[in-house]
Amino acid sequence: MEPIVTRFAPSPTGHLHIGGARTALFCWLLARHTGGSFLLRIEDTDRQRSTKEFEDSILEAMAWLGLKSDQEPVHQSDRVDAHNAAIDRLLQEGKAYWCECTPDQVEAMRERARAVGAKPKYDGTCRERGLGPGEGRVVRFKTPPAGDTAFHDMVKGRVSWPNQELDDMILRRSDGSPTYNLAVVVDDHDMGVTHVIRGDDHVANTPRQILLYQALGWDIPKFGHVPMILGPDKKKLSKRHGALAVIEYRQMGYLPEAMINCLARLGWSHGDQEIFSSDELIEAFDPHGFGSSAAVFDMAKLDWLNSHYIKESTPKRLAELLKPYFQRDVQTGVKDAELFLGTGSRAQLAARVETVTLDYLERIIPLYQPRSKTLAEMAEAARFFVLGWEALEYDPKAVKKFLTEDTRPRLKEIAALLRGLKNFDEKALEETVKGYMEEHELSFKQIAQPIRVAITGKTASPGLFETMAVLRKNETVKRLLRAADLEQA
RNA sequence: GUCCCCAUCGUCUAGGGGUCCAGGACGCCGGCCUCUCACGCCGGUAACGCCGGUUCAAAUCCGGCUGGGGACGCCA
Repeated sequence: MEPIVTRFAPSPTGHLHIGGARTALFCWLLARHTGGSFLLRIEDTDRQRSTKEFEDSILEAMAWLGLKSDQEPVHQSDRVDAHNAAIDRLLQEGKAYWCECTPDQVEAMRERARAVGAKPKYDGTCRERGLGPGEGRVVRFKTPPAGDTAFHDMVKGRVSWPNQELDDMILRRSDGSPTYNLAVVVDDHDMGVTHVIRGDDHVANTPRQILLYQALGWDIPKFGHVPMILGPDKKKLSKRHGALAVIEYRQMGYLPEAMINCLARLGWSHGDQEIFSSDELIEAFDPHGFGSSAAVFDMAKLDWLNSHYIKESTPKRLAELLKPYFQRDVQTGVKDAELFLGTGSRAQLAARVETVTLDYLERIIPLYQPRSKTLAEMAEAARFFVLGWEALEYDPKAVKKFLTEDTRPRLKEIAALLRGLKNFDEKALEETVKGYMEEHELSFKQIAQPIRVAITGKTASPGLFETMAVLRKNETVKRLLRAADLEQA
């Protein structure tokens, strides 16, 4: 069997969104699974709306997801000569014709058809007139007037279309440029594409393209139309549904492997398996796993997958990915910044994060791997590790509740004890604090929260001793002492 | 309006005539663990859109209905 060739063909008129990313993933997986190749074609023939920025953005998003194409991307705009050659041949063979109807006239035809409850389409006025080239004329395809065009779809099974529904589509515009359906067929043929996987919104184009393949005498590729991805309201996913561009998910702190895993399970399944590594996907990927109904994109599931992969990842990698979030945090600001009692400020965080080493971040991360859904969330929760003791922010409610007249003196005593420790590790810390409790007949619960508020400024944090160990002795003691002297608001 | 496609828990889905009073996962609820928050573990909640057929037997096959989506460009 010939090797499979798939292709992803985005138009650079916007960022790569969820639906496009999933299509690309499926194409890539089919190629990888079968040992074939995965190609990329930039459909930039709409010069009004296509931009280099969007093209770069799409490429960047695909690189982030690890969907590399096996050859340099093809630009459709570079291929007009090939498109024109095909149109000319169709013209010569009498399979296409010149038409001088104006857009207004065609619109009137459509209106007339609509009025009698028929499909709005071009009525074939110029079809048999034998017109030649001329100013303002377009080239149209002679669609067979009767019969059906059917094909076997990899996800839908048999799909059949009445030719009557298809009007004589324009192949060449009046400005001489080739149109989409023609260009796609010529490009896919020339690129040797054997399997076309694309969104459901392209099904209606398929019979037209098949007719073109037949007219040109070319082999017809296999088609697979994957169902649309819907928003929570079950409507086509759109800007209204929040962040859609794949690169935005990266900014929000999602890991590419989580995104890939999530995308793969939208419209495709493999028994009961939910977690797939890239290699597992390649291994298991089989078009038989395609589902046929539209799917709603569920952020909650992405969160779950992401927290899973955060747990699986290494602190070293996470440290590098995390650092920018502190800096971004600095730029966008934290919503409650003013509510904190401390003198901590964005500027101070900015200054601190520059001095923080990757090594320090690497020690913080294990404490947050079990408790973070995204990197952004992780950075937010770990703020207090980065801010120095003198800039630490305190939650006023926590201070009021736990740093009381009773507890503050104890923090001082504990600070003194900890200062004497020579091994500032979890075990020693626990022994010391527990020893203090026994001596003063206190329960751990009575003293844990005051300590926590003192060293983190908050009521929720990772374990006390692991937190102190990461903070190290000097920083821990300073925080304890500062909290002990805090003025009540 | 015309044509095409789709229809199992709130969501993603398994299921391709009997093994399904429908399984898994996310979410949600409850419990356990526990220094807080999480993690983890245990348990629970919840679905075959409707109506007809075919069959000894239907979530699974057929038809209709309803509902949803998509396409009807000199955009891609």
